[in-house]
Amino acid sequence: MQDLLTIGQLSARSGVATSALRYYERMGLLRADRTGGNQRRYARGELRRVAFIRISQQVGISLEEIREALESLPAARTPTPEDWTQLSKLWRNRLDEKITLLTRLRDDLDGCIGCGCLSLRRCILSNPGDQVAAEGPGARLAVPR
Amino acid sequence: MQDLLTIGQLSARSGVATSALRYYERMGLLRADRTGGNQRRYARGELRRVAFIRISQQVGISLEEIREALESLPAARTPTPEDWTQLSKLWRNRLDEKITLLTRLRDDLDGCIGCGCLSLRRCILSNPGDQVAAEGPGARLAVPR
DNA sequence: CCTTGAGCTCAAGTGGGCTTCAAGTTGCAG
DNA sequence: CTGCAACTTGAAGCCCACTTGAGCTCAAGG
Repeated sequence: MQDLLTIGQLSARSGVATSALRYYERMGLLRADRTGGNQRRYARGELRRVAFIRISQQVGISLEEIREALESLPAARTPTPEDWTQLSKLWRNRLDEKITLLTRLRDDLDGCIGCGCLSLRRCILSNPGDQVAAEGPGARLAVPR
Repeated sequence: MQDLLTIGQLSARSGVATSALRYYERMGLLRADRTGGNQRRYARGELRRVAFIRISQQVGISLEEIREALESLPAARTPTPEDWTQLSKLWRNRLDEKITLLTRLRDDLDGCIGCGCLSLRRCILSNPGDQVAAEGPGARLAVPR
């Protein structure tokens, strides 16, 4: 049982195309050792990184943001507990935000069955009050961006 | 209080650029009436659609998928309760999937503080058993795509 | 009436995230 | 030691989701 994977093996195990894996490496998300003949050899731990990357992507996080998060992870040397606390805190906030957004969207859709309209106003839209009265009455999007 | 919004007003309220709103219309995600002079006038309800679109996008759902979901919504006529049940069911599954993914990722990150490595294997990776033994031992990504 | 800002269309450009292609090299099985 | 699949790089191409620009029209105030 070798503990280094070829790019083909990593691809097979992760379900991610070799071209994408090379791309991730160029973008600084993945690391690989090289053989004498210049072929990539991945440590097993890289599989976890790939998992992290794909899952994060699936919930709408950009490669750049993922890269930033992964930057504070071990790259041969062991990270300090402080590094970890830092990363986890940061990432947790982003994830919590998304989870909240999704849960509200889902619950709102559920609450909408039978009402005949997409009643998102209750939780997704909010009228922050009189400071927007100049633009006239009505709800405004309470979603960033 | 007029009940039709110009594209500029819809943009201001939703935080979405007018160019994006026109794009959404071309893609079939949004509808607008026209004035005699060919300018767009949006019903207030379109704000809800925009909210739905942006939130869905933020959690990694493509415009095409969003369009499909919105297709079963009222476009002047009232949808049947069956339409709603259908849409909500479909969408709920997608959202549940994403929520589960996010929650596991978040909790796993939390569980990782102090251990010195990104221990995602416990929940994100799984070894589905012997049917993959031919490719050698080890975990495989249990994430679609 | 005239100006000015908001809106219109169509076409081209942009950036992210890859995939594909061409042309050459490596590494393992026989 | 040979043959062939798997690997290498670099450049170009592709799809999505917009944005930008040119050149025009519309609508409301002075």
